[in-house]
Amino acid sequence: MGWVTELPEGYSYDKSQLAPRPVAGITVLLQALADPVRLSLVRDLAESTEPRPCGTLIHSVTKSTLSHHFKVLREAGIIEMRIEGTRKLTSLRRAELEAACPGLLDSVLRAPVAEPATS
Amino acid sequence: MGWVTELPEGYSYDKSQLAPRPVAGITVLLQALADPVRLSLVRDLAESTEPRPCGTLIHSVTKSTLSHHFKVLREAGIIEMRIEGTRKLTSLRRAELEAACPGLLDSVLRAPVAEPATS
DNA sequence: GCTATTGTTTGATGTGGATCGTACAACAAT
DNA sequence: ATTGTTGTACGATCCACATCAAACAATAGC
Repeated sequence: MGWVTELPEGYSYDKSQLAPRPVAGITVLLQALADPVRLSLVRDLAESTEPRPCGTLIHSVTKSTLSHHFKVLREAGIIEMRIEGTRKLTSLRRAELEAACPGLLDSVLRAPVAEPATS
Repeated sequence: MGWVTELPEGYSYDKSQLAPRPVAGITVLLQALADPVRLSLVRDLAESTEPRPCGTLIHSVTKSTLSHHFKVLREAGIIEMRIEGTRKLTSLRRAELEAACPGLLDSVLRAPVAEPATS
């Protein structure tokens, strides 16, 4: 085979990550959105109607960190992913979010990006 | 005097805490609301039209912890306090919040309280 | 087969924050 | 003044999490 036969004892992909989770409760939702990197990801996803591969979304953090943030957003039910070849296309779950917490995503997206000077 | 004359070298109240801060940026706002204790405080404040003294709001944490949470909410511009005798009356800054981030508070308050089963 | 690409997992590290106990501040009332 | 009440500041502890590097997974293409 092309890849390692001997697994390092408990190392494997979590295949259940592709099944979209139900949208989490309000606390988990807010926690997921309260990180600047994740909020930036959500903003970028909201701007384009088509799903986008993970790598095209941000460049300020390592890809492993990025993967971590995607996992948090997935488990909160905010995004979902679809495999396409070696890529995974990410998209916002706008309808489900709106059903679970009406107005939240819109108000967050409408808010100005930069902090209004902490002076 | 009734209290200690010798201050422990750099111990004093932060009197600027009473001047209401401008409402913070979206990230700070979300971080402030993303804690279950603080969210509970905000919900309680939203239910009563009159400002309420701190001690009447929650009993699941120590008063020092409670004071910490109030500080976070104050610095985010979410609440303001007014002295009344030995008490401090706390109130939500609904109008300022609505101006800074329209719809956010409403959507958060409308969301169901309990998490929908993390099964 | 090999190599490249894309994302995930693990482990390690550092930092922020939630919590508490204790001491203090500020005021009220006796 | 002393005592009681209400909230704040400080110090310590503990835990969650954001970050990274390195190894791996899974597919595509040569």
